[in-house]
Amino acid sequence: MNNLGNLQLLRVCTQCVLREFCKASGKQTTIAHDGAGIHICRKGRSIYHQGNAGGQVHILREGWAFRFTVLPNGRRQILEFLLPGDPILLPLLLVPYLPYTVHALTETALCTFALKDIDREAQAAKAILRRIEVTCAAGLIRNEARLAEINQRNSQERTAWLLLLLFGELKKRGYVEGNTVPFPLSLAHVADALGITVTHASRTLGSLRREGLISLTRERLTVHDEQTLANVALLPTAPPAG
Amino acid sequence: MNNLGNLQLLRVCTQCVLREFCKASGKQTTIAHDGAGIHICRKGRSIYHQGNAGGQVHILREGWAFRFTVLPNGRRQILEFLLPGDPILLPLLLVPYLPYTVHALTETALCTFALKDIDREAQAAKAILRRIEVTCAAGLIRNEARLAEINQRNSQERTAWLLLLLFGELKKRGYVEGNTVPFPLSLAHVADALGITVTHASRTLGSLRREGLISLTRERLTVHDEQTLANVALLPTAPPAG
DNA sequence: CGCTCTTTTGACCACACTCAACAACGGTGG
DNA sequence: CCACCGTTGTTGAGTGTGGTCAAAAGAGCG
Repeated sequence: MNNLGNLQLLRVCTQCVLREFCKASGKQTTIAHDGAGIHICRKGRSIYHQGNAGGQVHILREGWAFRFTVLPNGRRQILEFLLPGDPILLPLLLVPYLPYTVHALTETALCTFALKDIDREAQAAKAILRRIEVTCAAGLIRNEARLAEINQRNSQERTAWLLLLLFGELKKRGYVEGNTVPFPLSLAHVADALGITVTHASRTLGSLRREGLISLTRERLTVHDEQTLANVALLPTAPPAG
Repeated sequence: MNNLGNLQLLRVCTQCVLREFCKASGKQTTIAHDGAGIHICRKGRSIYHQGNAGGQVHILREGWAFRFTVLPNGRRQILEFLLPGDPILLPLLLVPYLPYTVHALTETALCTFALKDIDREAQAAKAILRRIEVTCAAGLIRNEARLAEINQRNSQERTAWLLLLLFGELKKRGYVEGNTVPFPLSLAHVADALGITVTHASRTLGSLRREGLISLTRERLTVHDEQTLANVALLPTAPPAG
């Protein structure tokens, strides 16, 4: 599992959407959550199953997770990868069950909050609940835009786009060392997130490697040329002169 | 424009998420909204532009609209078609601006509500605001699932899927006569919603026609064999015996 | 009665899928 | 310590779905 420095842990907690409901919230300036509402979830285990009446929401503290649906034709569509600091199942505060399943991609640490606790305390803290709903809506809107973008790109563009997306998110969260970030995804994860086959994902990544844009070894992604990769991904970063 | 019977108009209004904020809400049992907050929007006109700080939300009363983004490569991705009764821009109650544009697809009638009116009155009606937020979240979650499904289907499956989706929604809303519903989409709309080209959309629809599953003339869609069409669309309706 | 926009159809091509074999890696047990 | 096995990743050959380009017919409109 990835080991966070104290600094990152602290930042995750002080910026957490659910911070007011944290059992250790009195000690927010120190990292004092140990044991209080924290659960460890092993790699590959299910955090939530599609359609269940879930009783709790989480904040992903350490490790990676992802949410996905399985379509009638048996193919898995990964909707989103979840990184440290991300809320998990937040929409359960608004609707009774969700149409996707969440799995741990690596071993994860989860800060867990019972829905009923939040509901009870939220009576006295409408403003906080509102802020949580805003976060929830913003996340859904953002992700809708992401899924839409995939549809209009070929596999090379999709792959570059995914790598840059994750690279950027990890950078924001302080996980970048040089140009390298942790990268626990298998080819199957990449393929199912992009809607291509494992075989083709391998080819596409191979091509990006051969062009010198990235290095991708087990567990580690290095982006050598972020600008060119952004061009390949058809991202509007630094608009190319027409 | 499509002409609703009194019954449908009434139903739309009594079930409206924003009904309490309607200026004519005192007369809810009759259709008495004429002029009060209702705007007509001509075919092709913009209802909201991506990124703007919109000051109002709407309920689509009559006609069709759609929301979309234009990607850096110039292609348009239609995110959702909006039918009579659908809220438009509801997430503006939670976030300041949205990453998509909304256009009228036919001439439309919109019930328009100023955000500031809702904000003011909502102070005294938290429960109502909550209900609206729930509707908003449910819509986003549903649409995320829809977009994800598209990714994993071929063009034939996608097309059948879109036709059935719209057919079902229109049926729910009482627009079906026999097996026929109004259908104002051009090939370009279908193509941009499904992420295929206009040329190929034409071929795919032609193939569905030739197989006798649908008739599609300008403005009118008839579904002759809903069950077979559902099979083509890979929908889990009436699970085929293994 | 032209003009434009939409739809259809054809020919050609390439991107991505299928099927298959094989290499690399890690874990397990003899 | 090595042989064995399952998982994951890589590569190749052949195929087909869907894109591109182009032309022409049809529909709407001034």
